[in-house]
Amino acid sequence: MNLKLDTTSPQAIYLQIVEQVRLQVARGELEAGCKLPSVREMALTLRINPNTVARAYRELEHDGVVVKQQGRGVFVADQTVTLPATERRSQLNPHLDALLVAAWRIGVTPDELVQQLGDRAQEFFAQKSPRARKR
Amino acid sequence: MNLKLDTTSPQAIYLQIVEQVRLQVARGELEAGCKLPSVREMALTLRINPNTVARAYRELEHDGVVVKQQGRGVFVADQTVTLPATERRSQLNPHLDALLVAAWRIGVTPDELVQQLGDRAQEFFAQKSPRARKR
Amino acid sequence: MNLKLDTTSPQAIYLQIVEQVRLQVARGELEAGCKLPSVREMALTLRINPNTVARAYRELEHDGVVVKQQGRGVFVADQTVTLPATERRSQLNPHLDALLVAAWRIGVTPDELVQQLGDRAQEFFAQKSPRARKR
Amino acid sequence: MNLKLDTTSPQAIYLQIVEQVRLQVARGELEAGCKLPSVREMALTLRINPNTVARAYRELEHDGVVVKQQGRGVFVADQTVTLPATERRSQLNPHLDALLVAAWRIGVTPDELVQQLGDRAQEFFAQKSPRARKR
DNA sequence: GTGGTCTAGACCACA
DNA sequence: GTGGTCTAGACCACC
Repeated sequence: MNLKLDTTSPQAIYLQIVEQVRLQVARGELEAGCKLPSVREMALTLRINPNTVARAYRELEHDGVVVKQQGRGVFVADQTVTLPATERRSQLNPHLDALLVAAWRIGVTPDELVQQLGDRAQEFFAQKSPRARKR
Repeated sequence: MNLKLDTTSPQAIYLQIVEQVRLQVARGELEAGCKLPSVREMALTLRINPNTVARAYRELEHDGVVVKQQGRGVFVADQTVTLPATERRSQLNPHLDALLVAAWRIGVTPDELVQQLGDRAQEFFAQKSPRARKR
Repeated sequence: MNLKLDTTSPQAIYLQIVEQVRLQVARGELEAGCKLPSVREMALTLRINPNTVARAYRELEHDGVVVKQQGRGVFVADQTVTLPATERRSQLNPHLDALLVAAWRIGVTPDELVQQLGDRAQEFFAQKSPRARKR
Repeated sequence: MNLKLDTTSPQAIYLQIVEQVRLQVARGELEAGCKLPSVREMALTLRINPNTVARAYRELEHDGVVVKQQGRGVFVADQTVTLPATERRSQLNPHLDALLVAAWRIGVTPDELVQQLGDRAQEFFAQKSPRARKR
């Protein structure tokens, strides 16, 4: 799995797990059907409280990123979301605004920002598995 | 001032204030030197506790967004930040990654995302005051 | 921890805490990673309101002196600061001036002052932990 | 008089006045017997509230830096303070400690600090009036 | 158990 | 009038 936690971060540990799992799923490093470590196992390897892992998995399941199967374990779900285009756009706008403000505060122009996003997107999908491109 | 609070949001009220003031300063709707409502005044209009407003103002001052003057009030600070380009870029990367993941999850491709960011940036600086463009 | 508060002082209680913790960290009496009393615990022992302690800890975290970990407690942060020499000097000048004036007012000559600072510095780092000298 | 106020500073305006007057007296720029501007006059030139000036003068008088003479004005007092040496030393210690902590935090060693204080003291008494050296 | 937020209301210092 | 501090006590999220 290869998760990196920063216990000093203001971000809650369970959220760090959620985010990193999401990222790995997004990049195709974790494919649909893939089994994740059990709560106890991950808690041991990360040296954190099992409750914290359970909380992360709960969140991920609620978001449809993983599926729990009683007695078998936790698996990466099939990622098939299709929202109407307009809704997709409007969902992202708050994030875009936050980004624009953050950029503005440190003197990055919108043009530079768009440029950098393009670059980053390419790096981001410098894919492990070709699946990541298909979407 | 026109702030909108969502008391049902998981985000703390004082943070909602911080974010919205920051946004308005970034867009140039609030210019440097502009006086903000007093702690008590904003508390009354938003129907929240003065301490909560004070907390928001404290954070904003601390970030250099506003300046408090004893007995006079709270004012928008001169916004002048210039970091080296490399640092500017690296500071933004985490935000960009989060955005890419969020987009990917709801089925927005990187290309669409870049496109949408461009659009949003234009709207964003559909300037109230020409100052907002200068930076 | 051994903190001494003076409730008659014009200096705010939370600032007294901030200052004393900083001092103890500087002297190496509190080492990096060291756990501080919880908010409630310190509030009880100092017989002050927990909010006041929380405020002090917030400032200290914000200054990078301590790190808070949700549900675990407050810990002394790794202290690693390195500013360019010129900036270091200029940052200190206001303090030096204030000191010179204070000394002058009570009839201490600059020479005596320099002497006394040297003595005090030695006492100051009469190290508990050798770490305090390394910096 | 040549006072410079920073209304954005967290330091109260009246304290800025107090400090600068003290400094000028210490440096010998203002000699004993010298008349200071009246409350109204200073308030006008600095464009601040007369109450603020009055407050500063009250503080200065209380400290024995100036003397008010009803109907005549405010004058620089004769600066003759002589405390026993031990008390002089102990009065300064808190200031010295604060300085040492501040220095330590930004990576200045005690030796460098002593050095810098010596330099600063020389500059400081690069005297206007020879009187400043006599003490 | 830990810290985080919010409220209510008091008192003080500053302009 | 302004903001600053402190208290008391509630409720929540995290580990």
